[in-house]
Amino acid sequence: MNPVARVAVDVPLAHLDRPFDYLVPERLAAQAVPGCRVRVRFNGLLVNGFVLARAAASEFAGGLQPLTRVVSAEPVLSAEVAGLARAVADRYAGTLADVLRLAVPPRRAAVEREPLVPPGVPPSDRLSAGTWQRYVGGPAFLAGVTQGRSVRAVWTAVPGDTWCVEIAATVAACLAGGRGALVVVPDARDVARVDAALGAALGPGRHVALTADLGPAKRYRRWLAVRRGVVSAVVGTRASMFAPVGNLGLVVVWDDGDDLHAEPQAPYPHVRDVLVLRAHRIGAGALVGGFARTAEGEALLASGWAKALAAPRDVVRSAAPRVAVATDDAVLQSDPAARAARLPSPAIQTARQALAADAPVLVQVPRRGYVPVLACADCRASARCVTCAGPLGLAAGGPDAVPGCRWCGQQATGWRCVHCDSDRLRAVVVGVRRTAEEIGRAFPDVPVVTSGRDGVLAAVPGQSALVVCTPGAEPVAAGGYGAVLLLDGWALLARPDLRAAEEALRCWFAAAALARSGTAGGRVVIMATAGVPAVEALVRWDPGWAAGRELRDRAELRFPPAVRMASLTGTPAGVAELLAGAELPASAELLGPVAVVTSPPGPGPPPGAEPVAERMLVRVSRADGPALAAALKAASAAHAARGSAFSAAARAGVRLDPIEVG
DNA sequence: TCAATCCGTATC
DNA sequence: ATACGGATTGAC
Repeated sequence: MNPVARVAVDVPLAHLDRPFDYLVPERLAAQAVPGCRVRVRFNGLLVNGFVLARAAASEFAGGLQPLTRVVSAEPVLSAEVAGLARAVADRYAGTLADVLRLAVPPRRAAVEREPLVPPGVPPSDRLSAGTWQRYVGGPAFLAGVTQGRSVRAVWTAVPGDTWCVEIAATVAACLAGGRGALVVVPDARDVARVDAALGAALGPGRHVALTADLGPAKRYRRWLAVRRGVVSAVVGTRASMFAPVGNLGLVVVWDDGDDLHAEPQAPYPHVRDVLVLRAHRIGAGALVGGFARTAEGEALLASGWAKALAAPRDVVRSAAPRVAVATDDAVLQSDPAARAARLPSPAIQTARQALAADAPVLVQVPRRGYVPVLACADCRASARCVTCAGPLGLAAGGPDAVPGCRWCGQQATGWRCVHCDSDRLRAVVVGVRRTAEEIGRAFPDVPVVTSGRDGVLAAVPGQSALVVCTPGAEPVAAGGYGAVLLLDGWALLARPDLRAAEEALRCWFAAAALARSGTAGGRVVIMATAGVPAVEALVRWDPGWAAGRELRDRAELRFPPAVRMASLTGTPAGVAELLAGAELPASAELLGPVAVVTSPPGPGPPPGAEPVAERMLVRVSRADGPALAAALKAASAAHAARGSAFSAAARAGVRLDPIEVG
């Protein structure tokens, strides 16, 4: 038996991010298997660790400490996940220990002791290409997955599509080929949907669903079932990107533009990037899907790594709803209902028609706080434009800007409240509740339901109703929505974020895809400026065109994914120290520093707000990405090694390809 | 002469 | 991080 155990110790220090060798005492020889959890003495302290490997001898010149304890002989860390975790740590300039904390859930001893549940019934294999037939190259992709080839695709789902069914069919194809599959979706509601589709496609007991809200025991039970090979298919939210599926043959990420796919814990890995890396490392198939297409997805196509999986234009056209843009609002004044609902009259008319046909209407409202509208400071009535009754807002430009109409653009100088004659304005946030009330008043006899942050609906019946919701919380409607109204589109587009247009379009496509086809009467009305590329892409239902544009724009601006970027955030001293210690690649370009606010946007800045932190951006060509990460990792290591020498005033953190920049 | 303290260094 | 050792400083 090999007497040496190579151990990854759980210490938070970048310069200790490497394996350490320990002697395996005779009594632990059988238990200290690769992948198991151990306790070891590390510089005198007891710390947790994982056995990465057993070896005949150590390279280490000094004497080895013995393993203190084998926590459990369960080999929780597979070789594949260990290798992936190392690669992810390297990619994000982070430590293996940080990634392992995300990848391996805390142990539940009682769960490990439970008897092994026998695997589910082997496939009855009702394999069919099903709706994949509609995609160019769809059946071929499916065949490739079954045959165990490393087929990779960026998939643009046909509007109205039950995407879960395609995902389930692909997973079934993978399992039929004798390999495992992993599906990662943004939220628990999507997990439930895919879970149901997998149940239908695979039969009982062949897959598990992993979500954060399961509770530790349940979660660990299912996770262990995956690790032990009891099941070979997993659907879950972002933490399951590291799920230890054995003989992995397929990874799937749905709606990769959703921010929920970005892990908020160090080293801040992104589901799409991790799954792409994972598939690449082991030659597994990969499917990156959504109704929209991200610039990152487009980059996977542009590099040739993945192939596009989309339906022919005529299929898309006949499946898509008819999209109209509501901007000009001359008609508004003549329509009291429109006025009451704060909606342009084309939107009201479209909703009326759908409701008259006993179809549900979806109303998408940007999240609370996204829409800076103004109200009377005294009586709180919302402030309206005197000519068109559109909502007044402040243009980006601070509180001193003159309020203007969001619809007709007219400046509201000398505004007075029509109710109480006050001349004082205040900013208010309009959320789903308030919007639902206002719209309800415009349609007195129609039931109104809401779906948002508190209380998300999964589905609504196919009857006349108004469904008001925030992006991402749209219920599916039986038979599809007769109309979808996309409110305040300008607000989504105007956000000072580089990804605003892509994100807005993603939200619109996701909602509009729930409408009936145009031939079946499905209509979409978006309140935004016609001719803006994102709006144009929705009208023409062309996600690929938008993504191509987006990627070209990013290339021009030199932003990810066209380049690789790192943000260094911390105290000015910390950032300077980190930069000074980093041997950056020649292509590196420095941007900044800029002051950053660390507190989240809330009810105003705290009294005496001080300049807390600053941020520098470093960008390099994509080819220099690994070198950039390595340089920053080395600098962090040196920084950490000095540690106490430099004061705590010199702190700084590194993030690669951060989601929010701009 | 001894001890309290401060750096600097190593962590299998 | 945290623990240890060797040098440094201060007080008896």
